[in-house]
Amino acid sequence: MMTLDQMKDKDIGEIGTPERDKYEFDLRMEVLGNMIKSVRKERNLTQEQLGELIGVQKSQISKLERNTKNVTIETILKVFRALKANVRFSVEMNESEFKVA
Amino acid sequence: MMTLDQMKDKDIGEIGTPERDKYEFDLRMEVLGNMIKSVRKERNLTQEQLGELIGVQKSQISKLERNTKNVTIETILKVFRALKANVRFSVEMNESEFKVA
DNA sequence: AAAAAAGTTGAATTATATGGAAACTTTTGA
DNA sequence: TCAAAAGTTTCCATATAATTCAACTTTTTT
Repeated sequence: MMTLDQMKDKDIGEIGTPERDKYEFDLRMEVLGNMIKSVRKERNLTQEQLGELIGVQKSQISKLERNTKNVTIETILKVFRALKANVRFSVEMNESEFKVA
Repeated sequence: MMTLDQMKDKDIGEIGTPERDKYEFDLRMEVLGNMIKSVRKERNLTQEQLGELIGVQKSQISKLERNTKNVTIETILKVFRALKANVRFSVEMNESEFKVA
């Protein structure tokens, strides 16, 4: 028997290695992209309409959703604000947890 | 009597205006910067030491903490990973809440 | 099955985040 | 009070995120 974590360690690389870090990062970015898409759909907007709200072309929205790239906080907040959704992020170290708005 | 929100609307600008948006953004970035600083101190590290962990100069850490700039997700994750802290962000729209890892 | 709408992709451009080096300022502690 | 350590700032280079435009593909509608 093998746990999922063990499989990831073996197949992708141990935590801390560049390969594994990239994997974890890409994963989160992918989730983030999907998130934009989900909320947009929830709001019944096309990429073009969302683009208009923010002031960018539909192609830009497409790229954010399919996240070909790393993204800045500003962009994330801009998009979700247009979608009337709240982004909250928090940092937790062991016991304590610091909330960031 | 005036609520804090009313004061902000009046003094900084209504929500949605560029001025107010900038204010709200700067605020969150400031909190984020303070967050880095807090966790770093918690770990008893100097900016230089944290820099070494990541592979950047202390000046770079200073910039992140004082948030002279917008930041990419990657940078944020990189820093907090070095600090062995977990960043979690989630998106909430009205009722439902979507978790991003 | 065509036409229209929605979404994707690639190439190119612009804006800006990342980063280093060095000088400078502030804090710490001997 | 002075020296060392820590933190900040400025100037600069480089990398890359943000963005557009136009052509293309996929999905939806009629």
